[in-house]
Amino acid sequence: MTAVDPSLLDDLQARGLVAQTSGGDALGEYLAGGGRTLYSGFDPTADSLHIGHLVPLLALKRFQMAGHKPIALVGGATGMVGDPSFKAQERKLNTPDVVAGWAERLKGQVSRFIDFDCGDNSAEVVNNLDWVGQMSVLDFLRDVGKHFSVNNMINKESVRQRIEREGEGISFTEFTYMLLQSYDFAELYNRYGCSLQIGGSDQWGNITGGIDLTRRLHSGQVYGLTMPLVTKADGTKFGKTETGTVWLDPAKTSPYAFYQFWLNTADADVYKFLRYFTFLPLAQIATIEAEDQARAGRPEAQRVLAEEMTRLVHGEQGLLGAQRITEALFSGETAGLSEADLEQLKLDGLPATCLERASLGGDPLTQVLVDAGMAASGKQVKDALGRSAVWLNGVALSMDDNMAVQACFAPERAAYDRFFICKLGKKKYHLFEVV
RNA sequence: GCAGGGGUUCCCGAGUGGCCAAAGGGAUCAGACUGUAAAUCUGACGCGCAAGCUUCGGUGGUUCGAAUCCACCCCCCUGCACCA
Repeated sequence: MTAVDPSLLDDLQARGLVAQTSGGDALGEYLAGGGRTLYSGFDPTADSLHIGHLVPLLALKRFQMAGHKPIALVGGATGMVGDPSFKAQERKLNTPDVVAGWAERLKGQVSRFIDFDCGDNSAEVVNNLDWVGQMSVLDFLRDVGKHFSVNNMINKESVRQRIEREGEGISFTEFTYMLLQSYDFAELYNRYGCSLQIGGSDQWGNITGGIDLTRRLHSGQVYGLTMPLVTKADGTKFGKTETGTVWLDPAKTSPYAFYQFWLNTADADVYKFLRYFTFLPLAQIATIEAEDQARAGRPEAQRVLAEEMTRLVHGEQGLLGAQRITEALFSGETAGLSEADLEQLKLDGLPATCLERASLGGDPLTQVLVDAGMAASGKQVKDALGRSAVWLNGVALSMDDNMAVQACFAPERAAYDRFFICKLGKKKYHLFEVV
């Protein structure tokens, strides 16, 4: 039996990772008393997890490192219904095969973060479709539904805005979501002796539902713990960039983009994020913060955060690649890159586009850059051109160059006859290869 | 089904016959400043290099001219009724 770390809850608390717990002090004692089994759910609402999922996912890992057994639940069933918690609008349903495909993807992703071979507290991955899938409506209504009071459900903060808000409503389907998730908890208690559910604070209502249901169905005492939703000091939504969501899948968000995302964390958030997302000891984070404050100029914290997170999600190779690109682009020494370096940039995830020399000139530069994904519209490129914010291999372009694509990409301007590093604004880089 | 209230450009939200590609705010993009920050200031922000083109739930009308008026339809919300 693995010894448990009794200070786990204190550490989570000190990191600011505890929003709510059930049962007051009882949870701390319960966790310190031995290896427990806990779970967190991940619904397949997309083909990849994103960084918002990292908090509960890494929490599973924290519990495992402290000697507890984590279960990652993939919501093949709940994903079919849609969680209404704090959502402003009814969500559109995805087809069963799509959800099933996504569930498989999530299974693979989730599995990389927890250890499946470490003895008693090895992790498990389960899919709630396994027990909800073949359940009959009548069984569900009689065995599960009977234990829920609609009066209570209506009063849940998580669905209140949907019920009260003018212009929106909530379908019975989504309203029932809580019952499904509650049943998951009861079922995992039954199957695995799972006695703790963790999740984001938006899950509190669903978790307490599960606690109640487990007691009613199995007379079991189980616990809940929620973690705060990640917020940013400036009030904007965490986890979004101009290109959209920051995914964990390297095919959707390259390790380079991922690294850059963390590197761009605001000062006001960075120490909090270090506590939330990394496994660095709190004392070390405090030291970093103190040193940053003592020194004028740029803090170190963002770099540490970006390194830790990229290594955690994309591994050492992913991190090295991201750093190679960053170093090359932001040192301003792109001219000194070797041909192999340029090839490597492409492999490391720098956005790249291949152009055919023969077909150059048909489109204005604005269109070429939009097609490459560097800007949302030609207007933006035009604006940038007018402000000398577009650079091609170190040469600033202007509106005059817009119709002269051939000349811009002339062979004599290319690196190694084919490469062009294009920079739009201060941070957006794109590699063009002309053949 | 009936009554009432709604559906405007990414979001919120003005606009009720021409001056409307459509106020204002937010978000976003770019520039200056900087630390690949923050704050601030500036510009852009339906699409198009441009000429120009396409929008205000849908369709069809009235009109020289419609986001704005009329008809029908679709969707949402609130209440009532129906059903039980």
